[in-house]
Amino acid sequence: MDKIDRKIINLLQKNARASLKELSKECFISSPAIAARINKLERSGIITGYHTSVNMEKIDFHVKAFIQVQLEPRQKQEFYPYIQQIPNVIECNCVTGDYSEIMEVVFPSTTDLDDFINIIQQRFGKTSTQIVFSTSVDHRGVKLAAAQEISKPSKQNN
Amino acid sequence: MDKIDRKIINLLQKNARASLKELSKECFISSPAIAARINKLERSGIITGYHTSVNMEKIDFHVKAFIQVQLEPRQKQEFYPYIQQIPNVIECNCVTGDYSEIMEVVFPSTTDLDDFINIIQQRFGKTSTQIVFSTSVDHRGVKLAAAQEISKPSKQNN
DNA sequence: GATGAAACAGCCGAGCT
DNA sequence: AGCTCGGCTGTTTCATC
Repeated sequence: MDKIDRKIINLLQKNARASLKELSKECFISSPAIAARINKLERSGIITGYHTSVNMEKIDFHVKAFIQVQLEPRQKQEFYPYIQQIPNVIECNCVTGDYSEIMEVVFPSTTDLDDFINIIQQRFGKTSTQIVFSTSVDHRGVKLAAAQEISKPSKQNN
Repeated sequence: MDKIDRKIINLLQKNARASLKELSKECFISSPAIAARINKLERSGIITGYHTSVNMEKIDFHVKAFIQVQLEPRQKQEFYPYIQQIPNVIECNCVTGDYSEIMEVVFPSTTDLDDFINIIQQRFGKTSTQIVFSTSVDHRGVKLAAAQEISKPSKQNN
């Protein structure tokens, strides 16, 4: 993982459809060299995939929310397979604190969200829901190589 | 937005580097037709970008957490520009509930996370932090076209 | 939306540093 | 070992229907 690898990751995070040629121009090495490096990054599991982001509003998912769930430890084996196959759950994390799971979900309407919450409550346990008004930052997969490049991050203050 | 557009989005969400030819084979239309559709989807703002996802562990970001912040309404104009330029903040949402902001952050270590929380507390207000143990679902940008395809989602039960 | 031709990018092997 | 260069192959783009 040298400077060029980080540069490649950075560029691919900004535009995953960038051609090898564009990348080679930015990195000042030939395209076969870029291809070899990308291959290595994929094989070593550093690059895990290339995704397209979509404007949820425009495809009629108007409601985003965080749902936290109180789960008995033994319920996990039922909860995870269930939750993984609901496409509306875009992220689910096991966390510290009163609620053991925190999920990020997207639904066409608050009614759909409410239906889902009811199912979760009936099947698994207490929930706490926060509806999203607006998203000010969404850097998923973006900029993290940058974070590493600017020395080690953390306390840079504006 | 017809069935083919959704299919294209689905395929690009799974692999944003798929070639026009691959897409054309899957969708049973010619590659110029695919190119035109992708262009339209980009121009209409449905497709907002192509990103590469990276294994955070492997680039030494070992700690993921959710930080909630209590913010006075007037502090937002200071908070947003500040938060947007911290690369460790991968998502920040304004939400309903006791805490007005919920952020998802990644740091190399708990020490770095702690430093960051201290800055936030000093500059903005009360926080509540949940550290992530494990992530069972991470469908960011993935599968949502699917969610729409399977009729309207919500109460499909396993 | 399809087709075919031209431009372009990616791939593989040879030789270089 | 990793890089560059050249030629070949496959892909994208554009004009036309």
